[in-house]
Amino acid sequence: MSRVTIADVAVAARVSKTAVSFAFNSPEKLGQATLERVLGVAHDLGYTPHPAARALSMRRSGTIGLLIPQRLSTVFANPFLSELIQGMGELCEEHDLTMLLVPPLDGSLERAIRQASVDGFISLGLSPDDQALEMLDRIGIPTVLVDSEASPTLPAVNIDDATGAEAAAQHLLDLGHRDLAIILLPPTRAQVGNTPTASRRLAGYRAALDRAGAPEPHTVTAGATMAAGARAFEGLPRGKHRPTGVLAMSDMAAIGLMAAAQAAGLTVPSDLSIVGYDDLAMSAWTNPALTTVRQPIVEKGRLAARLLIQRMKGKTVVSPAPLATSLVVRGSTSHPSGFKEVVGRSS
Amino acid sequence: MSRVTIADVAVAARVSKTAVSFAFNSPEKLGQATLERVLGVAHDLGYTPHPAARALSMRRSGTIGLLIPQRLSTVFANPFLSELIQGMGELCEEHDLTMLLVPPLDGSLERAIRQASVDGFISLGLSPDDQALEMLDRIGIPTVLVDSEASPTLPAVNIDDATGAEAAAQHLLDLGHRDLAIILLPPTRAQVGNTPTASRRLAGYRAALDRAGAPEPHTVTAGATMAAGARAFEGLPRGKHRPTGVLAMSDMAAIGLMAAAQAAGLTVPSDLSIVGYDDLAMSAWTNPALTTVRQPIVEKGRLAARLLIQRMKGKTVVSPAPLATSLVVRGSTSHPSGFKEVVGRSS
DNA sequence: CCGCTTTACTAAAGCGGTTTATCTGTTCAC
DNA sequence: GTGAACAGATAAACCGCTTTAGTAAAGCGG
Repeated sequence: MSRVTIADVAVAARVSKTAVSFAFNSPEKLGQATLERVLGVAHDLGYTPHPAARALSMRRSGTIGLLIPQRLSTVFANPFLSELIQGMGELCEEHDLTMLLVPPLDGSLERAIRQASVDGFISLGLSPDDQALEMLDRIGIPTVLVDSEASPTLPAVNIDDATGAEAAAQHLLDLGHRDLAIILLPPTRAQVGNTPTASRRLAGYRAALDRAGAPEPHTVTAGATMAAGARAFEGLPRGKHRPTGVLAMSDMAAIGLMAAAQAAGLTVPSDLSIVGYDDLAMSAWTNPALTTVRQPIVEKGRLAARLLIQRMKGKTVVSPAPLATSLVVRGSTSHPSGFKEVVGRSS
Repeated sequence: MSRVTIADVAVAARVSKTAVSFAFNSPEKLGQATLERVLGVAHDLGYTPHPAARALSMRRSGTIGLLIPQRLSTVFANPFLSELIQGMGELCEEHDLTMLLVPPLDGSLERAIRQASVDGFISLGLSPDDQALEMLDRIGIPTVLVDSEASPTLPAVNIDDATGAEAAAQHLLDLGHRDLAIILLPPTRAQVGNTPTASRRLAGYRAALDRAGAPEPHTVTAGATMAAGARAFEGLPRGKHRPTGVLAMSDMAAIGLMAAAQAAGLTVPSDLSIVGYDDLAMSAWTNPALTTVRQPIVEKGRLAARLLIQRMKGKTVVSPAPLATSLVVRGSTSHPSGFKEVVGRSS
């Protein structure tokens, strides 16, 4: 007893396969009586069109792929992805699309791309030199990049990473911090360098530090999870060389680091000020609440999906302007301990 | 210039389509020289097998579907799903599977199920009377239920909802609370009643309350988001009828409610004690940290995926025993204000 | 040098739909 | 009464791949 096919229905309803197909897809092409009979028989038999067969013949699967350069089990530890999906989800609903999560297959994104039966891709945080990018436009499937770099052929949705980072660094400098540490994002895929996002944020931090003539910051690399953030704390210099302020490239690392610092007996923010990046929903709920750079994540997802859908309709789209970022000051930053406010102390 | 097909490669390499197919799928069936030539040509032409065609012919898509009874844009607001996906993701990676998110299409899960080209489904929080369930085993696609009720044909992965809920209620009672409110989970789909999960948790709460002879609790319904939790706070009785303790069926609602309470000038836990349910990662980070019922979400996802994969391999699987839940006491609960500890006050 | 197995490769039949081109009858204008 | 138009239905081609059954040539023991 295998699957009920269109042929079974056709036989049972004493019509051609064509008629059955019409009954579902263009009912107006059938006579009233036939239509009802076919639909009835189909229902009785429990017929349901085979999705892959449909996709093959219609050249459309009704699915968009979310290309994720990391393992599913780790990337979802960061609510960033959830919020992005919320935005994309709104557009998917509007257009009756489902979403396929496409992480690397055996470490290879290219392989994963091949396997995925989708009408378009939204790709996350891919470096411009990633092999996967080349594959994407070689097979000519509509694609929109997010947190990447616009290529000549592929539009990209980005935020103004540098400006936000600069504001974050400036904030700590304004508070009187001099000895800073930067928590870098790791490359998302082994063989490539820093993600474009990480590079741009770093440039922003550095711009502010250089302008202020601040000493060279310490750097530690940590993935966007609380555990990684906690490990990053261990990697900071101890004793008198301990930085008084930390600039993290992700809220999750910032929160994890904050926890580790507190567990080590430090008080945040007086002993250690921390600034995150993203402004996840949860960042307003930590103790103390996290000072961070806000980016409109949900909106970013919406925008990317909107662009992709346009592309899938054949329209050509161009990369929109980077979305604005802004510093949100909360409780995790303050003057360093022992700091004396000096009016007009500049220069 | 349309897509490069297997036929194009065959012609260019002066072999049959079969040979090309073999080159990719059973290289050992080809001679050394031919194999290399075919692979070379395929690469030069940028050939990549059409996934839908492959799926049709092989009767396997390499994808499992996650059936979600809510809109994508709302369900991802709850980190519960993220954690579940982390668990499922581990198994997906192991078995080279991708994951399709399948929310209702135009409000209809059945339609969504039809469209989805997957090898199996994991379905979330479906009521036993949901039409979608019937559709699932009519089309005979391997399925595992999560947070549902085992049907004769479909195995289900559940947690011990009632025991956890009972412990939560008992905890508040032990602290001396009498006037309680329960934040119910809403039905996930319009036409059906409470989710099995909600019913079982409610039963647990009631068991403890009844045993203690506590007065009838207030009830408010709130989705599993912080915003809904905040709204739920507004729905609580004010003044002298205000409950001193709240039992929420989800951490997210609990956290939102806590925020609203604090914003209204109450102190948690002394003015209002709150117990959540789930023990999300973030629940340890709120201020105060949330007392809640822990369930092993990631493990639940892993287990569900493992069972599904077994089913897809043809093995028959039975519903495992419900996973254990346990109360995690943190800072959001305490004696009600004005409570005097009385030794041996029972009876 | 003959039959028999192996090796290397292919033709063709699916997989389960959609769609184009065509084929019947009717109806209708003239 | 006839040709055109049209509604209702269908045969067959097609989508792009896998796989079964089979062929031709080469290898091989006797």
